[in-house]
Amino acid sequence: MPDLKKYDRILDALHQLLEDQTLQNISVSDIAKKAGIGKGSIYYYFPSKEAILDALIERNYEKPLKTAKSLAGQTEISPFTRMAMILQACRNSSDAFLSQDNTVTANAQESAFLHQKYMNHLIAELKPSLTEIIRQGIAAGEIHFEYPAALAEIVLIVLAVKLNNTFLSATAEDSEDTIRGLVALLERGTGVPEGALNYLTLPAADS
Amino acid sequence: MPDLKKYDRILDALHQLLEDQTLQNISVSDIAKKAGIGKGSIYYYFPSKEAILDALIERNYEKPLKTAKSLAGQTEISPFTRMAMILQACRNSSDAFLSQDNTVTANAQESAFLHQKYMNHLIAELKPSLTEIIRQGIAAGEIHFEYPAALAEIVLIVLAVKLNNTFLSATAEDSEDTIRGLVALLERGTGVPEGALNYLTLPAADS
DNA sequence: TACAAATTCGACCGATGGTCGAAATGTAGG
DNA sequence: CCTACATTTCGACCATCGGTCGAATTTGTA
Repeated sequence: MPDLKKYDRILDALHQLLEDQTLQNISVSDIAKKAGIGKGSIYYYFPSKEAILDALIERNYEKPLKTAKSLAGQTEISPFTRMAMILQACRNSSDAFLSQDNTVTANAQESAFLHQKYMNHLIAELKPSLTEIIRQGIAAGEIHFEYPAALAEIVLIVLAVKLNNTFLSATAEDSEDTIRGLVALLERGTGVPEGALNYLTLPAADS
Repeated sequence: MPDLKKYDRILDALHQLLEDQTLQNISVSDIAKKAGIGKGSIYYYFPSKEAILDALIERNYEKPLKTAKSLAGQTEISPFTRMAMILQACRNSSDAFLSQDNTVTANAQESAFLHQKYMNHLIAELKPSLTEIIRQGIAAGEIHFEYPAALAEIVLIVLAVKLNNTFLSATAEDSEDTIRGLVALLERGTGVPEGALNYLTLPAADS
């Protein structure tokens, strides 16, 4: 990794440190040391410590977000498949980013803040695409529901919250139960054929 | 207010300070000064600054939480009415606690953290009661759905997220649209008579 | 080579969360 | 009332942090 621009080295350093520490326990000097640069240089690229986190989040979402947006236009694929792809992308990226060990220590409290930002960004960016896809499903007569935007938001909110075990602490079974409930509610509430949303209940995805 | 125990004076001080400042901008010394005690004494009652916030949140939720829990046992009241009461209590208490001016300054970032904690606590504590109520509704044949716990959680998550304008930034109309969508989804997905959940769409409640 | 712009750096600053031990206060019993 | 002990109070103090700054170095360029 010799030629990476400093900017990205800083992001990498934070990402790495975040894997076993709370943001509050990571000092700017730590980041600088890990990135192999002076502390002052950090502030040449970022206005504040928080800005580094923001940039990291944005960088991590760049790819799934682009996928999602391009998906909205691919009308030849079935709406369900496209929804599945968006949600899996979201799930994968959040898994990769938030893979902290999270023993039941006190740090869970603070890392919640990180998750929250993550989630906020994700929902805001993904909602338009998902809404559009749902709208197309409605137009095609495959989904029966008159609030496409609301439906997109509900799905995203519940998924985003439940996909983070740190947001609400819950067992895996409990989380799955909620997702199953959401699927059942969706199927019955929107006239979608039973089983069409099953991909949501799958625990994980291959790459 | 001469006889308040120090513990509560500290909580009061933080609550007061929180009305026009970010948590990060409030120093422990500030809290001590506002409470009229020495800084060292703070750490006699609380192990850390964050612990003060936790205690404050818990104290603020004490009342609505008790209401909710006692409601679960009142089987003579209709499940819908009880659900309405729980959700209104939740809505009111969050309004009261989070009534910051929230000009679009940078503090929004940090106050999000507070909201998140609030929400986390609320959902975790309210879910059992709401689940029980829904379960009773199912037993009574008024609700048709086989995942009572999941349903409770979905409703609480969406409401908690959407009731905070700071969590996801959204216009009031947008929020209402989502709630309306949730209601429609609920009604269709659970066989509840149309209109039975209308109280959810009401913008505010009297006291 | 000369010179300016961009970049790097760590000493430095003010302020913070938290510690500590000495003082103050309470509370017994003799 | 005094002594002995535990509880409570306090602010000076400490380590550390996020962020600034200007001097030093590198890079671009003509």
